[in-house]
Amino acid sequence: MAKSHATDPGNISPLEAVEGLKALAHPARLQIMDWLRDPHGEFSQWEPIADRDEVGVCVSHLQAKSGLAQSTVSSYMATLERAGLVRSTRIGKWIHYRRDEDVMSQLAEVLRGAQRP
Amino acid sequence: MAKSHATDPGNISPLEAVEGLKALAHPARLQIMDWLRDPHGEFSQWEPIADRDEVGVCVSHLQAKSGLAQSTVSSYMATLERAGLVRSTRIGKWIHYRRDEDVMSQLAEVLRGAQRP
DNA sequence: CGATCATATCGTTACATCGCGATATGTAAA
DNA sequence: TTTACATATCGCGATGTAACGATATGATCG
Repeated sequence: MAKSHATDPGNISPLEAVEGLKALAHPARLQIMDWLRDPHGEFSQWEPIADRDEVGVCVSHLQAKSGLAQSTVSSYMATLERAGLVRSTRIGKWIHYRRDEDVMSQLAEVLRGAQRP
Repeated sequence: MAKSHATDPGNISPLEAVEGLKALAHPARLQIMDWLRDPHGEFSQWEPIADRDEVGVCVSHLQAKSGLAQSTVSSYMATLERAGLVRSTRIGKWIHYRRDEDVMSQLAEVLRGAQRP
């Protein structure tokens, strides 16, 4: 009787979990997700475009800190967003990405073991 | 960059975390890890070789339940073991695999965000 | 409008993973 | 020792991912 809507707040489906894990199973993407836990602290050397605790960090700054090509960073963030791990907000020309802590917690629960029977 | 003690008991290194996430980022392997959370309940239709709550489940039974080829299951379990997510015990001719709950918890913590300061 | 800047998408080559059958290894029974 | 069985490893073609430069899109500013 438990129908799973894509936006079900309580639980993530096994397939969604796999997509999330694939997105995280990469050194640079995992590191970016770690940086996004504390955007204010991690990106203090770059002038913020907007409140980072609210909207996250723009691609330019992620690129600067990571040293990767712009297209690479953009593609990584698209991967993370498709997996539902981050959300994006455009502010002027800059697109900012922030963690979706809710989804990350659900993923963590899947690993620890709290799936529906 | 991170100083990595391979045998650090408290925390998993970012690179080890990536290996664990890669191993889990696959539908069949994630499902197997889920089954291994409750081997007694999940494999009740097969006669246990040994106490499943202690040593886990043998490859034959994983193969039977998954429907995959023997070589495929063996390779999956090798992947999970290399990543440190399961431990193996040989009993007679049967090799049993069980979850390493400690490592799984550490992985979950990495996702939620509790890395060493 | 045209120029500029931030980001996304495309096209490419290199490399990794998938899943299997075939075969090797290793253990135990006969 | 021979046989049988459980598991591991090998080799393969198919598919997917990595990372980049080039280029397209889309917003802003003059």
